[in-house]
Amino acid sequence: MTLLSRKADYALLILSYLHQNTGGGNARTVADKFGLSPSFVANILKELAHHGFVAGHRGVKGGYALARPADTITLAELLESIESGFRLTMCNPSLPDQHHEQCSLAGACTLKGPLTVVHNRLLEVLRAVTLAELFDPNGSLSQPSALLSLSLLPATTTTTCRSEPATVTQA
Amino acid sequence: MTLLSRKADYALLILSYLHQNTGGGNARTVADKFGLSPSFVANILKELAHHGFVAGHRGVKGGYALARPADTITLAELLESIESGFRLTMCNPSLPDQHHEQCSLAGACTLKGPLTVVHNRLLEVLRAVTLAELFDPNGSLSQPSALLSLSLLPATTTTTCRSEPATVTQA
DNA sequence: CGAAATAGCACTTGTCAGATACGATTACCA
DNA sequence: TGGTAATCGTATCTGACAAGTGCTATTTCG
Repeated sequence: MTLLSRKADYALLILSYLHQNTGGGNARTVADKFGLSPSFVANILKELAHHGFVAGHRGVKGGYALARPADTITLAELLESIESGFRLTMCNPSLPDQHHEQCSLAGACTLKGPLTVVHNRLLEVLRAVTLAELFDPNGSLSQPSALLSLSLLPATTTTTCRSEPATVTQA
Repeated sequence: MTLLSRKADYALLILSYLHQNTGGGNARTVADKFGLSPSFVANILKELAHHGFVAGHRGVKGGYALARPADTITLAELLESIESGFRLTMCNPSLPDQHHEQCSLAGACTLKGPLTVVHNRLLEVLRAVTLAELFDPNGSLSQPSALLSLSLLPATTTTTCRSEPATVTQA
């Protein structure tokens, strides 16, 4: 289970680029920078523009730039836009009827309330993180030591996200 | 974006049934109860048994029962088993190489650290919820009002990660 | 021995993310 | 005023994986 789709992942990457290069950039520049397909990057930028996160300017010297300061955009907001809403379970709204009916179990599903609470807790975490924090190499999110020491009790998989230069073919 | 797959969703439902009926039950009984396909329920139970959450007993009077008390199982543990691990982004381990290479960006991806912090925060939330709490109709998770009012603060570095037994009981 | 249940595979189906392509539109510049 | 380069909008294809089904082996009880 992956929380961020690759699209959202790349969206973050692209936004961080636009954040650092205040002059902005066009799709091809960004694609080149990250070694991605220009069409793919263009698509993500289009979607970001459609949701008002970046502003696109057409024409020869056109390109994209952040439409809002990064510290006014929360991770929750971005995900709710890029992904189609953040749901915990399927049995919320707008579902094909048969599933809804199965889940509601004649209205006796005792899980909905508690799961909604959990959902809101997760949302809080995402709401508490702005893109500015995420992009700031000296921000509170970049000194995980204190937080990690708190959270690494039974220590599951992830821990570190392989920040090494990646043993891939590269050279 | 849906956090719980339908399988995980039904797994919770089935576990809650086994939690309430301490005598346990067989796949067909559970399927009948929830109006699901017996094969489907059997499959989920098999997987739950494989991960040690329920114990299966074969034979004519066989069936399934919880193998561990519900208050020793956290939502995080269940999800990590049922779903294939809980990741925030794709750029962790075990990826097709080309994606990995793209993500590593010659090792200059500044997002990894901060995203790992966010990931751990989310994990904290899931770790703080036990199945017993989730299944208890009178538990703290069934009175969302107080919790919501608590958690709606900007909460940047406060966090402190609710590692407490969710005793945030509305005072 | 036979019925009933789990255990373990193998398989089909359906959906959606991932990714691409192309025409329309807009803006700059000569 | 026409050409070029860029975004915009949409339509489409594809592959991976979740969702769901079925069958056979094994175990247990009567």
